[in-house]
Amino acid sequence: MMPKNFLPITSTQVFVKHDHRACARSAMEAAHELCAARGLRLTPVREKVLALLLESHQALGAYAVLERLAQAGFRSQPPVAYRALDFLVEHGLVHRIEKLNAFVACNQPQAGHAPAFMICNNCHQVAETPGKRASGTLGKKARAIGFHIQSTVVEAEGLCAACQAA
Amino acid sequence: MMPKNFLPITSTQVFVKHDHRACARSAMEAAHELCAARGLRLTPVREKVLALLLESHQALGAYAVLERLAQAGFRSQPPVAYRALDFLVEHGLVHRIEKLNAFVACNQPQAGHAPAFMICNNCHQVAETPGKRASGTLGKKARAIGFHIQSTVVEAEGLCAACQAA
DNA sequence: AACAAAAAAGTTATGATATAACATTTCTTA
DNA sequence: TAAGAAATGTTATATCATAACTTTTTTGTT
Repeated sequence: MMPKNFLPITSTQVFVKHDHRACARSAMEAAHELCAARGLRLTPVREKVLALLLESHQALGAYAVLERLAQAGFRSQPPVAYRALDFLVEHGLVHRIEKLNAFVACNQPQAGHAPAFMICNNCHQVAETPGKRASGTLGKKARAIGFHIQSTVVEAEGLCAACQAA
Repeated sequence: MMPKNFLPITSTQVFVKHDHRACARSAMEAAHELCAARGLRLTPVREKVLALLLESHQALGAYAVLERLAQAGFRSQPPVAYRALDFLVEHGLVHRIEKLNAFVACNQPQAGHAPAFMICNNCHQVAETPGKRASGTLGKKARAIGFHIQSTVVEAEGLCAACQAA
C-alpha cells in the first residue's frame, strides 16, 4: 500500500520548483512500504543511499554516493556503494542512467517496468516518465522480426524548459 | 553518393544468415564515399577500426578493438582506439551502445539521426533500426513539458528470433 | 536458548573503461 | 617552403565496476 499522502512526482514537476521535501519524503515512505510488502530489508546503508539520491533529481555516480556514505560514517570501499545500489535498482527504487553511468531515485516505485528519462545537460536534473515497454517504433520493429524484448534503455539528453529560457 | 551496388542491410537481416562479405564491403564503400563527400580523412587506423567492427554485427569494446589493432601492427595505447572510435562515432559511421559500453558499425551511414538498437543477449548481435528522434511516448512527453531533445539513446535487450528457437 | 543456514556487510585486490596533457609527425594550403 | 591545422605518439592517471574471501548479523528451526 502507498502512504495515504503519497503523491508521485511527475516528469512535469521535476524540472520546475516544487516542494522537494515532501517529494523526497513521500518517495522514502513508498520505499519503506514496498520493502515491507515484499519482505525486503531496507538496511541502514540502503536507506541512506536512497536518501542521498532523493536529495535532488540529479543523478549520482557510484563514487559520489560512496563519498557521501563515508561522510555519514559508513565504510568507504566501492562494494559498499555498489551493493546498496544494486539492491535498490533490482527492486526498482533507483534507476541506472546508462548515458551517465549514474543513478537516480525512482519517483514512482510502484509504477513502471520500462521508464524513459529526460536528462537536462545544463541543470543535470533527470526526469522519469513511466513509458510502456516498446510502445513505439522499436517495439513495432521488434515484433516484426520476432525479437523478444527483455529490457529497454530509453534516455533523451537535451535542455529542460527552464534551461532553454536562461 | 552511395555506391551503385549499395544495399543497406536492414535490422531484419542482421539476425539471419546473409551475405556478410557483401554487407561489410558495401558499408565500407559507403564510408569511403561519405568521407570523400565531406572532406574527412579515413586514415589507416580509422579504416581498420571500421573494418574490424564490420567483421560482425557484434559490438566490440574499445579494448577489444585496441587488441586487434595491435595485432594488425598499430600502436596499442588506449587513445589510439578511442580517437578512431570518436571520429567514427562523430560522423555516424559507428554507434556506441551505452548498455554495453561498446561499439557497432553503422549499416546505413547516410540515414539515421536517431537509431534504435536491438541487442540479443544470446548471440550478442546488435541490429540497428533507423527510428526517428522521439517519435513515441518520450517525444510526446518531452514536447508536453517543453524539453528540447538533443540526442537519444534507445536500446532493447532480449532474444532474437533464432536464439529463442534454440 | 542453541544451532544451522542465509543474508548482509567488511575487506583486499584487481579488472575494465576512459581521458588529460603534452610531444612529435604528417598533411594542407597559402 | 613555411605556417598552421590535423593527426598520431606517449605517459600517466582518472573513473567505473566486480571478484573473492572473511566476518557479522539476521532468520528460522529445534
